[in-house]
Amino acid sequence: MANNAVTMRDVARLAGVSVATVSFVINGSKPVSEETRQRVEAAMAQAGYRRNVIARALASRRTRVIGLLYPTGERAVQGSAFQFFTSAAAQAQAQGYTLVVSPTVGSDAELGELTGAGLIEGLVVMEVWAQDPRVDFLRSNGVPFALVGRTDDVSGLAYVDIDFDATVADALARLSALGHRDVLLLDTVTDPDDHGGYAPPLRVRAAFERTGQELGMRTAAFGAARTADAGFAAAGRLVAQHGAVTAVLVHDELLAAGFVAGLRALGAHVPEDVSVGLIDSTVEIASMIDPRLDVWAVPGEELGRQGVSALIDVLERGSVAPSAQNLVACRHVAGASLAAPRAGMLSRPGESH
Amino acid sequence: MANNAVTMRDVARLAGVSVATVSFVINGSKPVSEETRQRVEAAMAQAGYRRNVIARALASRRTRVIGLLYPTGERAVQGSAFQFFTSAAAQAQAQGYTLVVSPTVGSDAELGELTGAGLIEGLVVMEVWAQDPRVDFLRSNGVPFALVGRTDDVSGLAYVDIDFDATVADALARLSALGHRDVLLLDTVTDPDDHGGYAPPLRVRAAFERTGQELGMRTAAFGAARTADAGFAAAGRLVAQHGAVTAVLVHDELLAAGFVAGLRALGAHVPEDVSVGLIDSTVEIASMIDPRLDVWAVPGEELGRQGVSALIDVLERGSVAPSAQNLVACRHVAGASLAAPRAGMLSRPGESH
DNA sequence: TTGTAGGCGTTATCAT
DNA sequence: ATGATAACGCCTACAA
Repeated sequence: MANNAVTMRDVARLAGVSVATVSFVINGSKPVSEETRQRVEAAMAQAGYRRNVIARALASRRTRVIGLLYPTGERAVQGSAFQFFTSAAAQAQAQGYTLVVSPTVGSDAELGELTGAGLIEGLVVMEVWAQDPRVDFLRSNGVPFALVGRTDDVSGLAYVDIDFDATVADALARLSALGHRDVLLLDTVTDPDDHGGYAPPLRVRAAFERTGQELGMRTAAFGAARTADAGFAAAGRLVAQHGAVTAVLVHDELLAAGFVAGLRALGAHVPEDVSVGLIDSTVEIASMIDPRLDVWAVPGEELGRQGVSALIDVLERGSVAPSAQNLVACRHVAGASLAAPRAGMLSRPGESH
Repeated sequence: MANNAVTMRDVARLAGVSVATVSFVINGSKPVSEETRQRVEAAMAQAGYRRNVIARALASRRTRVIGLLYPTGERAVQGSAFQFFTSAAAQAQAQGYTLVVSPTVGSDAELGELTGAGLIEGLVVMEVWAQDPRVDFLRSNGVPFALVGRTDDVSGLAYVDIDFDATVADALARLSALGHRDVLLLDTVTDPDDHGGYAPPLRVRAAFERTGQELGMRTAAFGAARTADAGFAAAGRLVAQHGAVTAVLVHDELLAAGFVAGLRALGAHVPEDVSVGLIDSTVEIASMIDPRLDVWAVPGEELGRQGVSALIDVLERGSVAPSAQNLVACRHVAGASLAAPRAGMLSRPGESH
């Protein structure tokens, strides 16, 4: 099976037909009489024929290969990356495509290299920035693509993204229902005015502030580095500067872990003294934190699947379908980190318990 | 740049030479006079020529595409998966190859499908079992491959794997140096007699027992499900059944997180009452646990890089190089979870502190 | 050193 | 309904 290539010619000869006919039955591209079809299929089976995708690609000018473009090192833990890759590859396979992965910094030169080689028909782009140069490049070079995530200007683009608005709204609604009025967002936004950066933190923060207001909550947000240590330190700042806060939403797994540890070190209990929720992560990660955090889990499989199929839509219809813009909310998975507030406990950490 | 294919013919015409000459300068396959080379290169640059990898593959019978084969859902968190994929893809790219990913259950039919299509020249196989049917299939079908991990019988195989012996030896040596004599391994081995299963837990356990003996330690091991809850429960069992144990090595991140939480719930402190080490995981994951665990970190990048280059070696030399069998030890990264033992504390959890 | 020409295995057009 | 037969874009003996 390594290099003993059985070709269409062999099959044709064996079935006593022409290669064209064999091609017709394989692709269903032309009607073939039932009888010859059977002969051809028998011959294929007998000879162990496998169609050569390279030759097919060359002749048909369709490689049926798509690329998954992701920048390296954007996120630290990436608990959902594995399932994302898996579902994307599986979806591609299910639709007759092959998925190649390319980690890249995304320079124009690199992208040109990748798309110019003729292997890849289109790209699924991950880790999208609010203003993303890769999108500009692909667009102006006529390379088909779909985003997992989205830029600020999404007109005419195919994408799937997390529905941050719905996710944050659900989180805040739950907190509100529990009686929380003072909530804080701990995220990784370093410069709130950099509107061109990595989009998710920006969208979450915006949604947090807007929805918080709508629900009549007092909101505050602060950004920190994406490390457990920073989360630990944030707990101290919380107690010092936001003593009235009774619930905290964290938009990063390392921050969340460190934050909970920091609270513990301060003698504050979760969820009795402070409720803590983890946004945009995974159930497994949430289960690693003590107490197990309530989490709004990334719909990783869904994103992978939909990103790929959106791209294939573009490829096969030649244009972006109106339905090619989808948002999927994170799904809440209960943990043990949310409870009704006991106002003021934080300001007297020594006395609680 | 999308479909305006500039071909070698165009370049040849522009440079006033034949297509063969153009091919020669591109591939260096034949000597070309300095002068014509310059003309050709100028023409290529001017025309914006990019060689078509599909046509090249068809004509040369070398696609320069390799596959990364991994079964779905084997491991829960896979903190190292991302960097692994990244380094594998980067290495492939650096050597002029493209990496396609295929999640698969690994049935013979699926593998035949994958390797028979003519796209993929060889495979890097991950998540290898001690006795792995995929290896048998690939071997008997003459498909070039390299393992990340290894089977029991590795004769004639190209592989990179974690050096579990060295890793465990280092861990136990450190514990021994701290004064620990009673150590326990908490892992995911469910059936110690199933020697054909997922290899790493089996190898670690074997190394643990052997090296422990050599160091004159009393060792015990028990397996649990790969969840934080199981880890939590394990802490209870530890106290009940292994009161003399002063140090625990955990070979799973979820188990480790739950285990530490379980200890805390029992009033046992890490590392004062019990030292805890995490084997075969990542620094980021270790940093999520409170206290931050000492970890023996998977050399994920190294494995990805070496796995790919081992495969490419096989592809380009036509045989497995003698140097194609490599073991890489996990590297210890200090945390705050290892200390000298205070024997017996565990048996009086209520009294400690 | 350079050119000619026959594939590589399919697809797809144009006849029949 | 089937069959010849050019492409597809590049590689590579074989010639010159």
